[in-house]
Amino acid sequence: MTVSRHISRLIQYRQILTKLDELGLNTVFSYNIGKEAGVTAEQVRKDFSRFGIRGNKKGGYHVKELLFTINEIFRKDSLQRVVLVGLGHIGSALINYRGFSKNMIQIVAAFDIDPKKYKRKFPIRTYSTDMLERVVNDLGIRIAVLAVPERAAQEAANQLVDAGIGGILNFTPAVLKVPARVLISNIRIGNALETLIYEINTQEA
Amino acid sequence: MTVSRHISRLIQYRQILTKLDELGLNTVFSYNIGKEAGVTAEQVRKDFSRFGIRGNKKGGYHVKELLFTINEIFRKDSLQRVVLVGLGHIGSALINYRGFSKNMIQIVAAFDIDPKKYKRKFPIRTYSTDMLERVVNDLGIRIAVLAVPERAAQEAANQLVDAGIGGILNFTPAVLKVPARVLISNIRIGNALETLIYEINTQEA
DNA sequence: CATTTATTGTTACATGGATCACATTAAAAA
DNA sequence: TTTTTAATGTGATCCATGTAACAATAAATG
Repeated sequence: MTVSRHISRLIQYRQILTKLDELGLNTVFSYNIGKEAGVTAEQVRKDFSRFGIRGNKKGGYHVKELLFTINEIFRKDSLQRVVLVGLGHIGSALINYRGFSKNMIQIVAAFDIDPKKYKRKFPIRTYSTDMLERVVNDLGIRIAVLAVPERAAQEAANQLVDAGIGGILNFTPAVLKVPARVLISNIRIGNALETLIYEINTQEA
Repeated sequence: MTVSRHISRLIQYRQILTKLDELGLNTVFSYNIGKEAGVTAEQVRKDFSRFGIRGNKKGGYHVKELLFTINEIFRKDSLQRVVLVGLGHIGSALINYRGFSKNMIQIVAAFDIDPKKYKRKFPIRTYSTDMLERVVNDLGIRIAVLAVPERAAQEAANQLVDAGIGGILNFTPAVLKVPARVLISNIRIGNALETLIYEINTQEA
């Protein structure tokens, strides 16, 4: 279940290309993109090559063409709808996260077990977690963002699995046990900060 | 600047061991830890081996001893103090993030350029970003969490670098340009979700 | 038109991390 | 005491990813 780095980079290239396009650039070289993305030019070309993207000898790549192709790879035509489970601090913050809406990703419903939370005013529909399976099914949602307290994580994941979810973006420190068909992507904030602290301390020691 | 996976795993093992300790377990086998962490038993043993941690043939590892050793590796005696830059949705959420306090990490000051934000009531001291260099220096802080809007990210990073910071946990999509001595750890929420969506879509296609 | 140049595209190579296989050994059993 | 067993510890192997080298070639230059 190892995460494919080149996909993540391609998404980053798209983001960079969008900016270049807005700036009015017509063409771009692999080393321009590499510089922006913090990778080598060879890496950029190799990533493109893997997806059959071809440039022009001596002329680089057409920004608009490139964007079009990458967007096709990611099917950027259609809005991707996701649900959010957990309306604590992180969950509430994610509702307003710009990075989602900018990329055709929309949180269409959110859930919490606590009425005080899901009855608060939010810009999207919120429900009791009891409704999870029902709503996810009705809306045909395939992706969930999980931001509940650690102790509630596995139970919530189970409910999502039962509702037929395809993947979970997991903000909890829990290691979720799910069937192999369900993909998990972990964002371990605490772990990332601790790793960073360790590396700084040992580098300076 | 590649992130060391084994450090991140060791931190996870510590978290697991803490729980086992609280449950009153005295000894544990590599495959118990592996199961909890979602890795193989061999991986666990190799990670331990790399740090000189030895177990007992047929008896596994002593939980308390193991915890003590790992905590020593991470110098868990001392509180790690960090600053936060950016009091938007994500930043405000991080102030209350349990995963930090549980692990002896404390956000001791936060900054925002907008008076409406840094004058709001928070459980920690908040300042105008103008004060960043001054406060970071006075408090001797080595680590920053960056959660400003993307367009403000590089400028904030520059200020942190000037203030002598050692590492930045970057929640923005920006690719920060910093001197080699400064470590960056990126948490790309949007990218992670898009990668996940792509993988789900192609898996099902 | 011939030559040079700048850039792409790809093959070959290196590196690191994970998996596998198994030697080692302490405890348990006989 | 000897044998068996259940675990650790690690050398060998595999695999993925990144780096480097370079061949191909279109454009620019003379």
